[in-house]
Amino acid sequence: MKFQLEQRIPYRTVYRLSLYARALRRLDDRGAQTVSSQTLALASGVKAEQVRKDLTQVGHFGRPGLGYPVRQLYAHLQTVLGTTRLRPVVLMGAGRLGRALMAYPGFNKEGFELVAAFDSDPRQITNHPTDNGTVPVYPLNKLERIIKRHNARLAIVAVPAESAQSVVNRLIKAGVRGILNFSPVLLQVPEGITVNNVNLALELEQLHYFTEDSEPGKKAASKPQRP
Amino acid sequence: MKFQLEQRIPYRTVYRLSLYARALRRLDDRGAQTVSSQTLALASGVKAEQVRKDLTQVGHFGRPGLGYPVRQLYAHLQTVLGTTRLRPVVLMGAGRLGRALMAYPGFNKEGFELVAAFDSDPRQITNHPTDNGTVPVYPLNKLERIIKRHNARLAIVAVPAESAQSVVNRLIKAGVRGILNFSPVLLQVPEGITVNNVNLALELEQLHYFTEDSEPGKKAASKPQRP
DNA sequence: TAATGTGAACTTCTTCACAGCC
DNA sequence: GGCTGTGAAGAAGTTCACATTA
Repeated sequence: MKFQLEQRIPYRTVYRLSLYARALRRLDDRGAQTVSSQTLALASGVKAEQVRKDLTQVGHFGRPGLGYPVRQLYAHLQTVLGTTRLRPVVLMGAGRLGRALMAYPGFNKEGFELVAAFDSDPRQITNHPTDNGTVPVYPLNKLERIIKRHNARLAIVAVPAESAQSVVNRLIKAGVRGILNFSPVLLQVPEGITVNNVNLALELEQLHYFTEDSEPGKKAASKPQRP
Repeated sequence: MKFQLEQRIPYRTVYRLSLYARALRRLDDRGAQTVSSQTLALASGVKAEQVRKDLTQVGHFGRPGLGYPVRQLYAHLQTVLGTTRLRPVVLMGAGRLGRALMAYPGFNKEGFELVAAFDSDPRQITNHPTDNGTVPVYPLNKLERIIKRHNARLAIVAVPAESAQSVVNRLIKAGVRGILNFSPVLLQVPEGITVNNVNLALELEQLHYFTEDSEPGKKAASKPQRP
């Protein structure tokens, strides 16, 4: 028998596991008992072999000839991904992007809760009602206290480029370990802090390149990076 | 002498070239004449070797002992990336996310112009003033006409999950080739159409996984996917 | 001396192909 | 027959190390 207890899961696999979890939830809603790697692959935009490889990383749930047990696998993925309870997130910046993010229903659906937003502009300091309750907006001086109170480890940074680095420094001091960054700047962070950048302009630029059809055969579209 | 005319540039290299272009623009603003791969690497969050490898993909501009000519390289990257003129983009969905995107100054700065937005809800049909002018919002039935008028090849999809696929079908019929998709659904598109997905909840989920510090040594943070 | 360009080594990720189980 | 798990092969991407040139 082979143990692969607590193996570190590869970076891109984690992302795909979330995709599978989403698909499994839909399947469970529809009452499916089992699912094949083939079906899961189709629903997630990857190959069946990839699904099987990924799923063996988290345990051996599949049964040849049958497939994977939908509910059981879903529950297990939730454990692995740490999605079992609501995870608190703070939002930096309550400008237009920030407010759009507060209204985004996807966070709650995937198990995240925007517990607080912060803005340096006093005009933005008001509670902000959303579909899922209300996100209170605070002035920056409350930052440390509230991060501690909620024990938030994740933050979304949606502030102007100029203030991004200083905001991030404060977040890290206050205990934040992961940052989803929308500012078009390269953040300097110490070892052990994870940053995911979302740069919309660069996404478009890349799209544009692979979309140009000037010279035939020159730039065939590649696979999208994130399925 | 070695020609590598019109070689297809790898997927992730394109993304980094945009990063370099951004850094070069700043350097040029500050009056720098030349720049080393080392400096460019530091400004972009990658290794110097990577910068050199990437830059040889687009031509041999570097001079040993000196570095790369800032302005010339910038101009060349613009040509390669097709950033020389303003590229029209249409936006599907004028809800909260859509409106936040209209207000995002980064698009214009990187050479994109949101020429029109569309929404099925009549209440959203009004012109939308932004920092860079006004984005007109139209009802869906104007879609084809306006895409043709502007010859738009790129679209941003910020509509609810239910309508995403049908909107995309229409876009493709109207001539759109590249789609930046914010809806949490797997879009089915024919060969030759490029889709980049931005799924904020999955980004957070991945962050969360690599941020958890329960079992020591278990999940060391990997490098961020997109520098 | 400073810095590029690049083959080779290495790592990471994906696909193939098939043995084995239901 | 249908489907999983996996070793091996392959592809893509990154880093090393050094010859070479300004």
